[in-house]
Amino acid sequence: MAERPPAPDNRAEIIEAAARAFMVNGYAGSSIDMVAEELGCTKGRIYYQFKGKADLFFDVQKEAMRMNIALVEPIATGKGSPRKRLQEMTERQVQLIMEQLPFQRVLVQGVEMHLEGSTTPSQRKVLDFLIAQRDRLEQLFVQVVKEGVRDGEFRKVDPRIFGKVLMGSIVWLTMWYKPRPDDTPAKRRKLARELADYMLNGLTGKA
Amino acid sequence: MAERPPAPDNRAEIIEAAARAFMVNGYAGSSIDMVAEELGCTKGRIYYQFKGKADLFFDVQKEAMRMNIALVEPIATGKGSPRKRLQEMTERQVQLIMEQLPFQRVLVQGVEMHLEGSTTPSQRKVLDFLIAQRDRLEQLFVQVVKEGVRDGEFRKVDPRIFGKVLMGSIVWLTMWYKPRPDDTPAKRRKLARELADYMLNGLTGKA
DNA sequence: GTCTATACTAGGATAGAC
DNA sequence: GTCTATCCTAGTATAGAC
Repeated sequence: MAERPPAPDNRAEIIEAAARAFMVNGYAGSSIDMVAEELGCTKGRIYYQFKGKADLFFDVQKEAMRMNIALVEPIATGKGSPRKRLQEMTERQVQLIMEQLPFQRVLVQGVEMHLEGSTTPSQRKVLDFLIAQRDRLEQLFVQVVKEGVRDGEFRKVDPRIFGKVLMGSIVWLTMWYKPRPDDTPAKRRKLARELADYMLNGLTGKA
Repeated sequence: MAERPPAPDNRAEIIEAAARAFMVNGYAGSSIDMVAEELGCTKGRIYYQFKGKADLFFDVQKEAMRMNIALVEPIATGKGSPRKRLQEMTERQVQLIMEQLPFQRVLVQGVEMHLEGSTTPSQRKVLDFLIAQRDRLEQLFVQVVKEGVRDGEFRKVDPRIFGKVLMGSIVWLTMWYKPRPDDTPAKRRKLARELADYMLNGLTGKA
């Protein structure tokens, strides 16, 4: 008894399909029908679980953001020199993007999406939440940069501005990284290390 | 005689309005009516000059890309050490983005837009052209990095990968830079210098 | 050339069957 | 809970007046 399949996370399955669909065609370019097809069902199922397309889109972003913060925050507030921590945060974030491309790509779409006009008050709340989380994630990086500058481990940069430069390099990865068939975890790890090095040390610094 | 107002560049005016509209609402989120309203006319005028929305979108991108290459190419292929040239290219490109935000923002939208499916053969040609130009611009940066590494002026980075990191920082500027009322050319120049410094020298290098 | 109709369609959303 | 059938709006595009 009580054999109910462990709550197959019906919603989660839909969210994943949506992430894939939005990644390929963008928000406006994807129809609910496309998401349904990606899933092998009809929109009835989706509309039973979600109020509409925007809600689905937001849920993809919320999940992506949850992953990011869960990954980065412990490192940012953990032990080690600012330099060590920042390196680790960047490297892991980069790796996560490679591993969860659909979610991460949709998250970026959300940044430049302008749903402000066409949102209900309740959606507006979710949007505000996402913006706050976005800022929070960025601040985790900025904070560690600030510490490193204070300790003299980094040169005197403006942490807020440097944070923008760093986020840009990271986010842009979602646009150019294409998973390869011969793409092993080890290769990804190596690339992540290289990227983090370039992002933090530029052309003239030392790894 | 021959007082015909100097070809008021009817199309150019429309393209500028379209750039502003697309910047605010994105491609799919903007209607031709919105562009017309931005211009203070009706869509009749737009459809007389352009075949449709996609063509308009492409023309905004073509113009943006033209500006970029016209700015960066002479510096890339000009005189000076790789380091000096790369600094100059980056700084000027960043400044251009601040000065031409609508065009530059739309250009980025185009990168992640997936119009492949819904394009006529003739539009497909334009899209291919844009992709080629995008690659060409990036290669201008990559080439100079390569020279600098070869000359030992830079440390041994993979120029192709470093190019991605650099482009990301530059492109991301379109997402966070907000022109201020008290924004003078001098202030923009200063910010551009700072950004270029961070992008090329990171946290541990030397300006 | 630009405007004012209007045709046409894609796609978001809902109702009701199962 | 998922499917099928349908409604309905938004927005592209065109035709014809001016």
